[in-house]
Amino acid sequence: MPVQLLKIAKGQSEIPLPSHLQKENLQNLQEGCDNTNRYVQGIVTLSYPLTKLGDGTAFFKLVLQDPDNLSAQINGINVLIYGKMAEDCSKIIRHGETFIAAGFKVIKLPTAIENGRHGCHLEVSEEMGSAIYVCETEMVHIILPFSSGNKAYLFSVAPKYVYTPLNHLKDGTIVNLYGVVKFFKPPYISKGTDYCSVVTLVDQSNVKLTCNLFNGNLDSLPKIYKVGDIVRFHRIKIREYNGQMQGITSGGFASLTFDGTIGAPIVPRTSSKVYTFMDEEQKTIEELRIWAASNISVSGPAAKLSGVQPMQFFDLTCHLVGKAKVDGSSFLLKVWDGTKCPYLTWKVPVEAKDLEGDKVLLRQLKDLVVDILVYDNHVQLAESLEIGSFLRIYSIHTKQASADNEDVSHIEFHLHGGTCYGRGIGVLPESNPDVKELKVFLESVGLADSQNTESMCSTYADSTFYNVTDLELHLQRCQQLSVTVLTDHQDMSNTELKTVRNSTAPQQYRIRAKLRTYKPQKLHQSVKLHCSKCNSLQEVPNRDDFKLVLRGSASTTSNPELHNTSWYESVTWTTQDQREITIHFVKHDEMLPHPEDTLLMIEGGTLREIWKLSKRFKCVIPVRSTEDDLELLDLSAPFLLQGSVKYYGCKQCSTPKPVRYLSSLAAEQQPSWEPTEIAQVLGIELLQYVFIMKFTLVDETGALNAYLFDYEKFFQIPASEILTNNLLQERMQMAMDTLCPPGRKLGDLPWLECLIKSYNVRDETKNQVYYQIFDTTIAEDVV
DNA sequence: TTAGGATTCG
Repeated sequence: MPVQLLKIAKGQSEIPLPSHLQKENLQNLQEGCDNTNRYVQGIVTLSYPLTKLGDGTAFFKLVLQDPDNLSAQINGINVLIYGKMAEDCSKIIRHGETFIAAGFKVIKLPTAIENGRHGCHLEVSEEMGSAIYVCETEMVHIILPFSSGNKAYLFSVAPKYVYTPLNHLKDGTIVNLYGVVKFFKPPYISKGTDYCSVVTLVDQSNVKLTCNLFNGNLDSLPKIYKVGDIVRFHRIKIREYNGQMQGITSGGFASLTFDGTIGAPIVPRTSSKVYTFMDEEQKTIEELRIWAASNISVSGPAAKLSGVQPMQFFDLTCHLVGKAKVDGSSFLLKVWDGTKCPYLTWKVPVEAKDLEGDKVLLRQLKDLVVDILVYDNHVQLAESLEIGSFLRIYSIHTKQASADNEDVSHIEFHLHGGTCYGRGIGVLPESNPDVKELKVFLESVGLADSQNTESMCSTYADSTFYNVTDLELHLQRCQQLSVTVLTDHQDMSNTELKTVRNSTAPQQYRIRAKLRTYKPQKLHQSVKLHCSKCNSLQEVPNRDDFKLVLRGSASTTSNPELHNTSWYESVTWTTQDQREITIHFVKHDEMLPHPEDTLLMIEGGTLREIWKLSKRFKCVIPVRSTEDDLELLDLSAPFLLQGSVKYYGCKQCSTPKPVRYLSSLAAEQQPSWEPTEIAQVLGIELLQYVFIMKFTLVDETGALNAYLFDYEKFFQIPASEILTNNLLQERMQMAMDTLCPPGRKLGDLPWLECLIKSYNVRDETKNQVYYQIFDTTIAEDVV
């Protein structure tokens, strides 16, 4: 038997192998040697799902780590297993187990060593006479890198942890548990001797548990960065408080925190050097992620400085550029997030000698950094922050005010005292995805940041190319809209409106006119759905129409025979109100892609559930079961949701096909899940969102009505997104207010440059000429 | 011990 499972008893050190086999060190492997009677041994630290190669051969890949060479630079080697061996191995291999391969082939990799991986990989198959031995261990302890930088892996037998669901907690017990973070206060200095963090968890039982966590060491508290993170607590004490269960740290408390995003790497955040982590736990996290995706709202009050409004509370991810002592009860943080706040921001006066941070940088970013005044209990923590670090400041309050000597009001940023609503400051590591994104942004505006203050000082002090004006201009270009009006035909000369009206159609003109008025005044009424096949226009269905269709299909139960096919994976559960929901996740290469790339089909969901899923996943298609396939719902409902956009099909021109036709797209190398492509394979004639408006244009010679028929080009706002996006609605309103400022006299209205074309519309009795705006876009510095 | 979620003095 080519794959053998060996059990190692406690204390047994030798692995019983055939005596002719000689051990080869993982570090000494070389291409071209005869390895028929040699074996390598290592610990499985990673394995990939079993797949099939193009010719149908089964293929299984894992990463082996050498436990004996703890300080080795080269750590992992890939082992590629083919054929039946691949199938057998995939069934029994678990992370942390000892893996032995005899009779392997060494292949040198074409590229240099990366990620600390080995310069070779191993190939193993029955055909080449290989043998595999797998030694089962019950539990793995992983020891994280020590301060010396060496990695150590220690294996021993340990008791299995039991995790208690949140609805089974009992007063006076000490338990282990998993949960999704529903609310948290980042660690702050308590009134006692410790740091404190308050964390509210929830799990699939829908029961909440608020935990009060204390530790004198900041690092020992969970590293939670946002709602939706997943935590694992060990040895937390449960008590009853005010009739509810409450968690509190007890001796030996330990925690792991994971990103709650489906598909994100499962890398625990912890300060503890030793922790246990098994495959089953990976599964627990994946399940919690999927559950949380439709049950937890993570849309926090995050904002960029460019998007802040007066009188709001928001979370800011930012770079600490300077800090200063103000007085005993307040402290100043000067931060930047790469964008410019559109309001005049306040500057807190401080003594120059009290201001810490790179002076050159502070001067360069003078009009971009914002002053955040933190109070009371936050002062001590703020004082300890390192310049150059990345922060998330939770629940900053923006206040509009004006000083006595100022004509215009400014905006102030306060982090008030107390910890209500999770108010506080957290330091983010460089590995945090939001920090990575921020760094990319800072770099894009010419600020390669550095954690190292000294190198930052020298970089900026020596820099000559880079000054305030350059940066401001760059930011203006980045953040403001451009200034053009015509997108084509700039060589045409202007025609007066009187001449346009007196000419025969069809023709094209360039005009210079003022917008006296427009319809509809309620801008959302300008959005319609257009079928380019039958040229019909219709109103956008409302949510009640959708609800009705969903309710109609709720009576259809999911057909289990249609679950878990070759191209999708299905999950079913029952909701608290006894509804059954089934989600079919479309796979790619046998795996579930990241949620932002995942198309899913849902049976039995409510409007709210579908809406939540569409925020998280690339595409959501509501379906119902028939006897032999999944099918789309009635076309009064959207057949596809992407983000906040609902896509509809034309009832007249569509011939819906069964959902299995989607599998052709799923099989593509990189499915793009474009609505047009999805519509095409499903036999749907896609309706397009379009703005339809009537502009009354005037110049010195006369007036005319011109229609705007615009998908996206004129406002630079997709018509498809306007109905669900308040910011875009505001932007459109601002644009219209600039084109046609309310309450302004005709003489004070701005000029518009437009291209219009005339066309004839005939009915039985008369011929009428209409005008349509084309190849024109809004001047972008208007918003 | 501390906090026990539930904004805003400055």
